[in-house]
Amino acid sequence: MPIAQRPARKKDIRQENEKLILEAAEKVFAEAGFGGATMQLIADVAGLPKANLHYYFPTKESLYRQVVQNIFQVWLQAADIFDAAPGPAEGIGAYIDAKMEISRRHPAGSKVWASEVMHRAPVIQDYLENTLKDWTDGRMAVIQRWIDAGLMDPINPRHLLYMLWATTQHYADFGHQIETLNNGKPLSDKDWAEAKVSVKEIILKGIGVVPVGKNTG
Amino acid sequence: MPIAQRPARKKDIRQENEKLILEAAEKVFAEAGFGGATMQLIADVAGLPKANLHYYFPTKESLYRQVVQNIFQVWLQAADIFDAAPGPAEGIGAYIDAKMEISRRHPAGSKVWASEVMHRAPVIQDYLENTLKDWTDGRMAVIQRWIDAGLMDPINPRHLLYMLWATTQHYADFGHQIETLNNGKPLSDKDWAEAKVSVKEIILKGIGVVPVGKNTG
DNA sequence: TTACATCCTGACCGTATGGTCAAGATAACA
DNA sequence: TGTTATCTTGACCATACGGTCAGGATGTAA
Repeated sequence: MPIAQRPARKKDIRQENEKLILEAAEKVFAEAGFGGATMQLIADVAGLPKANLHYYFPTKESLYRQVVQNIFQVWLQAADIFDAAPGPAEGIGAYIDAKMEISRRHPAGSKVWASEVMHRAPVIQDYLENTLKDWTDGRMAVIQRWIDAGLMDPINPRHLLYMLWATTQHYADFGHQIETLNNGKPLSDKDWAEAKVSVKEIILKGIGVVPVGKNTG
Repeated sequence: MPIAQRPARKKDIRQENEKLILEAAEKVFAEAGFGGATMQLIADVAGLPKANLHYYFPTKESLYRQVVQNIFQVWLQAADIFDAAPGPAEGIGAYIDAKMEISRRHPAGSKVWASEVMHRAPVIQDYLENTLKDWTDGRMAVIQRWIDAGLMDPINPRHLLYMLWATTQHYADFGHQIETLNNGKPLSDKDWAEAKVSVKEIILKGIGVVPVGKNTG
């Protein structure tokens, strides 16, 4: 016998169903890729009939587009940390922490993004050319300022950014490989802490920055 | 009018067609993913009728499996450099160079590998569990020996390896993003050289190694 | 030249997929 | 309560895909 419920409001229904669908879609797109994912499987994961998906999202591509856009938003949020910092030790250290946390909490999103870019960004090319380009240029300028102020080594800011992205996202995108090499077990809290520390230590030392709290001598 | 040719030998025919198909498949799988790739498109790229593909490779999955295995071989070759080196400056430096070169010359292969791992390695899980696990353990031991000998900082060897993989493969897997941020142009010889130097400088300094030819003071 | 093995390929098949639709159920609102 | 807007869904459709096959073409070896 079904549990008695008071009727949901239409607004709530829409909001909740869209959320259900988007979460299911992110998971399925991440595990199967755009081509391998099926609307039927997404529907099953969301617990809704397939026709209902098409009521909220007219096409598979429109659903996919929404998933990728949401990921991009999360991704950009981690960027704020960069600007609020007085120097590279805090800024880059906190950025690494934030991106590692995203890799841990939203691995599916990271995989969808990676897959999209690997396939030559068919649906978010404009994001790359505008939003991401602007963000990158801005951050490169910040890093260059730090270099000019003598706060870090004169490395190439662009390739430092690539290294930050690559290293942090690797823990999401290649999570299965990492898990396999960890004897098939997911990384523990301790493993994640160790990963964060390792990445920060190597990169910060590599660019001539002494972690916050230590002395430059 | 077709050019007159002397008839090819059967052995050569098989060898050449398999090569044609495998090259086309690597390209198509990289750009569309396993699910998005079609035998018809692979056939078109290879310049052969679709039925001919099924003559040499009975199923799409068997073709895909062969592609992934070939990539894994190339990937493992770069490993030899590690062992031949007397210390981290030469070993890790040369390994970065080799992997960056692979990213430049075989970007499609790297993408197929990344895609396979992201999808939980449905066809090469045994490679991860055995070949890759053994290789990783062996290399971690080498790094630990270098640490014990005081040739580099006592960092976590596992996470150093992940950083090496992530950073170098990023230039292949996210090549489209990098190209977009490079104003839509592919990286030049100079750009690649700059990338290599940047990666080596930051990582080697980050682990307390002075590049070959410089003095430790 | 003959017999055989290998290679080639257009035509075909069953299935799975993205998407549609019409009819009904449910909430909103007058 | 009656009317309208929104939501739900089983059944259906056209297409595209992986894969098959029969029969012909081509190289091999005696």
